[in-house]
Amino acid sequence: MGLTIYDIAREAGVSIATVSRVFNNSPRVAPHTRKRVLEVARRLGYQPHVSAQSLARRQAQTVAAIVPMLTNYFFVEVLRGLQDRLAETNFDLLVYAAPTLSDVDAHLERALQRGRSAGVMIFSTPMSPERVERLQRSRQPVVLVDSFHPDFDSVSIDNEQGGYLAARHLLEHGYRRIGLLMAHPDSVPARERRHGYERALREAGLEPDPDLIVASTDPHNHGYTEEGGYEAMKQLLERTPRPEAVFVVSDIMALGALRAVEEAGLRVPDDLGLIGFDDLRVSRFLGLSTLRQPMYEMGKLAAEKLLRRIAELELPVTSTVFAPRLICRRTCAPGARDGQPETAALSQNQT
Amino acid sequence: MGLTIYDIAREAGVSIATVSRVFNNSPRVAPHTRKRVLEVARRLGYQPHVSAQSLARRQAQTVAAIVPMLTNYFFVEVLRGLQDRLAETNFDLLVYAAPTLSDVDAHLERALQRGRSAGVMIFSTPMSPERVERLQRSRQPVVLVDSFHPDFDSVSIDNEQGGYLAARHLLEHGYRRIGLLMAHPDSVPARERRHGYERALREAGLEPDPDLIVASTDPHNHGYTEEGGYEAMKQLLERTPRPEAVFVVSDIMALGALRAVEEAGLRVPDDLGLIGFDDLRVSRFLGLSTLRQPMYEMGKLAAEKLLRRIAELELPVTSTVFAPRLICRRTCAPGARDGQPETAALSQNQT
DNA sequence: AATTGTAAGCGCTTACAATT
DNA sequence: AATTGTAAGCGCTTACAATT
Repeated sequence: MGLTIYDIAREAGVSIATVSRVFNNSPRVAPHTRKRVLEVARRLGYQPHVSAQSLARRQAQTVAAIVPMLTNYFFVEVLRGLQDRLAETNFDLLVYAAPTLSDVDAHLERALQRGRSAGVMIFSTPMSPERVERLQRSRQPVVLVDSFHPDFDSVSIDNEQGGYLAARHLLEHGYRRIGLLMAHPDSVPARERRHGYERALREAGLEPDPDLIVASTDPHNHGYTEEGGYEAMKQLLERTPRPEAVFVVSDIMALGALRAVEEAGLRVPDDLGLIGFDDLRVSRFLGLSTLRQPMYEMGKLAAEKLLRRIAELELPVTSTVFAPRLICRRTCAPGARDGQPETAALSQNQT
Repeated sequence: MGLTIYDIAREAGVSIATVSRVFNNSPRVAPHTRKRVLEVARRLGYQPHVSAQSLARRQAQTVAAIVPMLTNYFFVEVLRGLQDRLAETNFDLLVYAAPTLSDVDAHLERALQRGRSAGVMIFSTPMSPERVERLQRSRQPVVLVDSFHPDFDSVSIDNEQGGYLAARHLLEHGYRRIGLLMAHPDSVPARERRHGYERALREAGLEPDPDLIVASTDPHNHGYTEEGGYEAMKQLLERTPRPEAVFVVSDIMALGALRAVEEAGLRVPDDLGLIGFDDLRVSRFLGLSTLRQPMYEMGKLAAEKLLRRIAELELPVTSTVFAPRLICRRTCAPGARDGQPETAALSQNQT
């Protein structure tokens, strides 16, 4: 209760400046003084008051993460990465979990309030000119994750390359007529993935067929939903001739797509090859081939970059691009099985 | 930069006390004064400084949530509930995401530091005497979620009743020889669920058979893992005669259990009925029958209770128990199918 | 040179006094 | 009575001065 630096100073027979120096690991304290102060502090159970420190240091002892909860798995993995890096510091983590992208701005306003945090990390959020302006006006350290803008540090994934790897993987398995399930056409990552897909097809001498590209029309989460994938796949399966394989731009959509395939009485991968993007936890369980984003590492690096910029605001801007990794399971190898035990799932006998 | 209450006061021709009153919605300000101050503040882009407010008000403008990330889904749902309630207040959320239960104490120390937060919520953490003592010494508002102690407000789920409902559901489908897959025997929720299971059996005139109860031996997460469920189910399937149905105390374990059933060449629910506990997102997809915890509501109520106690520390302690809800899918109705479209999954033809 | 102390300042809130 | 202002205080950090 209310134990302050004055109580410790009095009890230890020193000034409050000395107590402060001890707790800030200043070298300008004699060893025996330091020892005495720490002893008294421990005996009385003293802890520095964080709000007072924040005010006096002109720096909050927190950093903020604004994370749209677009997919649970992404969210949790990223958080793990952040947490692990921050645990090594004195910064604690303010989390602004935005249910959808349109909630981001309200949370941003709070996160940017003066004295709230020493810096902010913004995840998977398109950088509109208004947001950029707001961030710059705040004069705060900012790191973007899963998005890009030349004026801010960023950590992202090579979506174009991911789309390329996905399509090429299907091509290598002998599929030729390869469809694409898009999220909302405005989604920047989805568009980049599409470009990679098109590049791979052209490289293989195939012209992308607009008839085999269907976008999710679910208004939620930019179309990244199970329902969106389900509806889009139903449409795609009506094309004649049917596609032999499909690249779905996100695993959550692929779950819905799988259901549509089931209902059409088709078997994966024998009748239709499939590959997703994200590597959700459930993807492993279902044996869904996909491209994994190193989410944990992205979170960790985001924290690292932010800490660096907090320490030194005038650092040059850097952007880091991670390569997605192909995870080959059994939804894209007709007649084959990769044999990984984690790919087993509940047997079904529906048609 | 560094616009303070003094700048606004000067510009508006009032004292800093008046500016402060305006921003604190004090009724003791004349309407025209309020208007002028707000105008000036908006024009200059003034925001109150949160750290300074925290110090002067003797109350941090944050609340802390200590959440072991035992299962992603639980974690994310709870967070949604917290966030939704807190968005209506001026408190922001500090998240301490503990990868395992043993990380909780380190995070607790930080969350309880003076001036850090106005109160803490602790999730799914057994209340050892040491933790209780530490919390009481902090003199901070505390709410427990998914655990219980008579000295603190709490929000939890009726695990005994859940276990009872699970077993009774299996009994009603005609299963008699019903096994139980336990987590680590020390896990309080798992023990309560077991008691419910035993009560249901006895009520049906059956004596629980210790031979049909197998615990997960995975040292991680108190046994609540896919691997733990897999190993335990393998053992259980070796019993003769084999159980006709199994209640698994958590869905994450049920995933592993399903794999073991698959590998044994058995079909669910025809050869073996199964019911879990939690209702993870993947459970819906796999058609796993289970008991759902109202996680979102628990998060929301936890925030509510904490806010109330922050406002009034000497309130009487309350504990709220939520009833789990039976979610009947297709893993426990032999020969039957519940026909919900969301139960579809990837077809498999392994044995 | 090494160590310690004094005092101002961080940006608010609010009790109390003063004014209308 | 309604409105406003003065000044102390929240608990630290740190420049600068003082001491050994």
